[in-house]
Amino acid sequence: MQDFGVLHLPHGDVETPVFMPVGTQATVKSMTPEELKDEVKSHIILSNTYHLFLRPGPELIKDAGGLHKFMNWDRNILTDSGGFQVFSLGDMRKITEEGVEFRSHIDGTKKFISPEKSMEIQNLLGSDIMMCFDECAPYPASRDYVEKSMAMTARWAARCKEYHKNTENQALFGIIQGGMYEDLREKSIQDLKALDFPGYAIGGISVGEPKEMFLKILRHTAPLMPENKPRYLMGVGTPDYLIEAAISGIDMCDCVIPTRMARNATALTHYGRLNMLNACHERDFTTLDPDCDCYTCKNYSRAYIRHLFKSKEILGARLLSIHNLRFLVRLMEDVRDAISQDLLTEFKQDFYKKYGYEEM
RNA sequence: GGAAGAAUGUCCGAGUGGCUAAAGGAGGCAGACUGUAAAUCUGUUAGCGUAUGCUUACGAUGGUUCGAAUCCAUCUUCUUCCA
Repeated sequence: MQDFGVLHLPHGDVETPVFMPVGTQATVKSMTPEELKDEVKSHIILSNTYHLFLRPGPELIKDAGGLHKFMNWDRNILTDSGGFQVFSLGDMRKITEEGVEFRSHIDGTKKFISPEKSMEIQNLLGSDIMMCFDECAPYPASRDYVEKSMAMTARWAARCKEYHKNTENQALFGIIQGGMYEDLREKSIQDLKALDFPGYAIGGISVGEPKEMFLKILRHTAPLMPENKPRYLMGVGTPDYLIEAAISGIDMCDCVIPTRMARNATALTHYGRLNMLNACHERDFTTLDPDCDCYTCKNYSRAYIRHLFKSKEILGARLLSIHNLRFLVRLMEDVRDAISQDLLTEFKQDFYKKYGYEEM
C-alpha cells in the first residue's frame, strides 16, 4: 500500500501527481477562474514571467495586489522563469553569461532578463512557486553545446537562490538540464542538489525528441532526483507522457496541449483523440467521452461542438478547453487512486489499450 | 428601343493565343500541435489510373489557328447608363 503526496502551499494543499493548466498571460486561455475551480477542479496553475514582464509589467501587477488578486485566482500559481522563451523565441534573443537579451515579440524593443531580474519579477508577481532562470537547450543539440548550457544554468541557479529572499511565501525550484545526455543530466542533478532547493524540475525534454528518447531521459533522471522533495516535469504533456511521468515518480506536470488543442478543435478522450472538425461528427449527437464527468460532456453533443468550430464560434474553444483540462486533471486523480491501490502499472495498461497507445 | 460592360472550377476572383487542369481567397476534406510569438500551422481539393498518362472543363453553338479561357460570329443571361 502506497500513498500519493501532498504539496503544502500558501494557497492550499495540492495532491500529487498533479497536472497544472498553463495560464501564460495571467489567464488560462478562454477559462474563468470559476470554471478552473468548479469544472476543471484544478488547484494550481502556471503563469509566465517573460510574458507578464512585457505586458502589463510586474509593477502594475504588484500595484493590483499581486498576480492572484489581479487575475482573481485564489489558489496556487507557479510562475515559469522565462527560461522556456530562451528556447521558443529562437533567434529573437541573445544569450550571455550575464543573462538573455530578448527582442520583444510585441514591439521589437530590447528586454534583458538575468537570473536576478527573473527573481525580481517573480517576487513582484507573488507566485507560490518560482522557477530558476534557465536555458532550455533545443533538440537536437551537440553535447558540447548542452554541456556549456547546462553548466551556465547551474551558475544561474546559484544566482537565483542568492537573490531570492522571500522564501517563506515563495518556494524557488531548481531546473535540471542536460539535454539528451544521461551523464550530463547526472551532473546537472549534482550541481543543483548542492544548492538545496525545496523542489526540482526536469527541463529541456519534450522539445521535439522521439518518445523513446523522452522515456530514456525521464527514466534515467527522475529516480536520481531528491526523494523527499517535489519533482516537476516541465512541459508535459499528452496522456501517455503524464502516466509515464507518474510511474517514474514525477509529482507535477504542466502543458499547453489541452488548451491549445482545444482551440484547434482536438478533444482528448479515453478512446483517443477526436478532431471535432471531422465530417464523421456532423450528425453525432453523442457526448465527447462517455467516461468523462465534465460540464461539456454532461451538456453538449459532438454535433453541436463540431457546428461551433465550423462556425468559428468561440464557445467551441471554451467547451473543449473545459473538457481537455478536466480530462488531464481527472487523469491524474485516477493516477493517484491507482497509486494508493498500488495498481499504477495495471492502470497504464488499461489506459493504453483503451486509448490506442503502443506500449513502450 | 439604344449604348456600354460582364459571364472562369463548390463560391468569390486573377488570367487576354502555347509555360493553364487554370494565380489568390473562401468553402470542403485530412493532418500537426508537449515550461503558449499558436482561436495557429501544414497538406489536399475536376474524373479515372500506382504512374508516364488519358478524359472532361473557363455561359451555349459554330468558326479562325499547328494550338483558344484568351481572337471572330450568332445566341442566351445579367449589370450599368441613355430615351
